Amino acid sequence: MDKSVRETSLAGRLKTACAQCSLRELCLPVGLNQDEVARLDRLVGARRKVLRQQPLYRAGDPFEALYAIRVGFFKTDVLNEDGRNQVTGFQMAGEILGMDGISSEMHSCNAIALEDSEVCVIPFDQLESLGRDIGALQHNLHQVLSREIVRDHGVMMLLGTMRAEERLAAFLLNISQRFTVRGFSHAEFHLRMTREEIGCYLGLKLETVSRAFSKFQDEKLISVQQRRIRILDSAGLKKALERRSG
Amino acid sequence: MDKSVRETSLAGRLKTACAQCSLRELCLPVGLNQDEVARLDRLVGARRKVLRQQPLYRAGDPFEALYAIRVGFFKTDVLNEDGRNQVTGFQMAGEILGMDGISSEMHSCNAIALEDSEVCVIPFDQLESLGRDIGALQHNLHQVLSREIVRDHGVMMLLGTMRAEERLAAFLLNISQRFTVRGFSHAEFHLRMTREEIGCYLGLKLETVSRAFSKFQDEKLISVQQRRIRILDSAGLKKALERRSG
DNA sequence: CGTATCCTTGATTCGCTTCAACATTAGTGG
DNA sequence: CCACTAATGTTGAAGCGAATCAAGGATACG
Repeated sequence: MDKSVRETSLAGRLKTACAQCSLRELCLPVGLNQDEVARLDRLVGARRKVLRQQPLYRAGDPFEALYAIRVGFFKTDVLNEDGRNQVTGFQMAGEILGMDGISSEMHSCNAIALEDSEVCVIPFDQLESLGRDIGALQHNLHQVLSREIVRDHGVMMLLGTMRAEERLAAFLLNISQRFTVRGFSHAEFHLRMTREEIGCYLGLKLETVSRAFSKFQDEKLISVQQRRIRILDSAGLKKALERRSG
Repeated sequence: MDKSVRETSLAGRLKTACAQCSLRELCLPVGLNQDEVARLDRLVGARRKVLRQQPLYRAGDPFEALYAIRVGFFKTDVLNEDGRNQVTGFQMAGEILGMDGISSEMHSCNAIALEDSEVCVIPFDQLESLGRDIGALQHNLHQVLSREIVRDHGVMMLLGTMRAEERLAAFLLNISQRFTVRGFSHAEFHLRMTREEIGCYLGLKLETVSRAFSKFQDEKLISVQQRRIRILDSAGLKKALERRSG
């Protein structure tokens, strides 16, 4: 009992407890009461720092935990036998990494930090165990997993049906929207990834991505200075998303 | 107590109980003991028949249950505002449908039967509840959700990096493999979907799909008679999957 | 037997990739 | 601090693969 008190105060000292975390409402604790958050907190044993360009985990690593991003920016990608590479997503603070590993006890993709980052390590067997006690936590986990499935469907739509410029517009609006939710400017941000990584996500070559950026700039939809992006005409970008031909 | 006996015998009469189901090992009951399977069985209230071309659910429908396919064949697709359509998957017996609905209490895609089908209806709140009692069931659910995420990554790889013929080869090998697991011939099967639906899944136009079929037939990799497919050279098909250029 | 749906094949067009050259920025060591 | 180098980004020209447009053939169904 006083062990729990000690741990809570330790967490408080590090300012890393879920209860104090600004990302609480985006993350697993959403909707839990104070006591439940405290129990989740005790479970989140360690925070882990991951330096830029370093992997949080790699395909083939044994699956042990989910990771909640506290600060930073990641990409996930899959590599197949013949060297093909596909970026499956870019993840920012408050989002959960590692769900690919649950099905086979082994990670099937790589998670690479695109800037110096920090994650909360959530041992999965303990999370399942606590989920059996706390229905709301269990349901949150299910929602996080399902949300990822729905997001993936959106990426399939993008890759399967959209033109290059439509893909980039969708990408920019998505990034912008997610920054907004996190309290950052929706109009100005800097991309953490290279043109090649964007292309690899959007199913395009880096030259095509670069051309699309230039086109949008010519059309005064955005201004681009390397990775510094300013959205000048968000309605125009949304229009660029719409299918041109009938 | 005798209520459970009565229900078990009822289930036995209908030959639809999980315990008797040939798909047990592919489905949610995998790894559960007899008693646990019986409890899951009691939860699976109704079986539901879905006629060819009819929806099991539609985007926007309230989410209430997951569905385990007993017999039949489905496609799932998403439709966006400007009329674009993307088939996100084809599902066969033993696979689970409906996971897209968990995140928002509402389905985000359509599930359409491609032949007369039957599903087990698994009310989701009850499944969560039983999962809190039966750790193995809870874990199975998590694995099913994660497997879907990993599958989606494979589709992204396909859509993002592969050429038309590579996509079709991957598709055929995937279908073949899943039929094999279910005890059907890996070499001969008939497709339940049109060329257009295949194209819509693979991010190609139906003419391109048709041409790729013809090409494979010319190369003696497969024989095609409408939807009747015979794989003549599975190793050759796997080769067609490999990137041609360096 | 007639009609609608689905499929195949050919010719042409278009969008993205490929190849290439160069510009810019970031990082490193003298 | 600057020179040097590697990494990243931009832009142009040519080539190629899939889409589009079009016509005809096969199959299923009432």
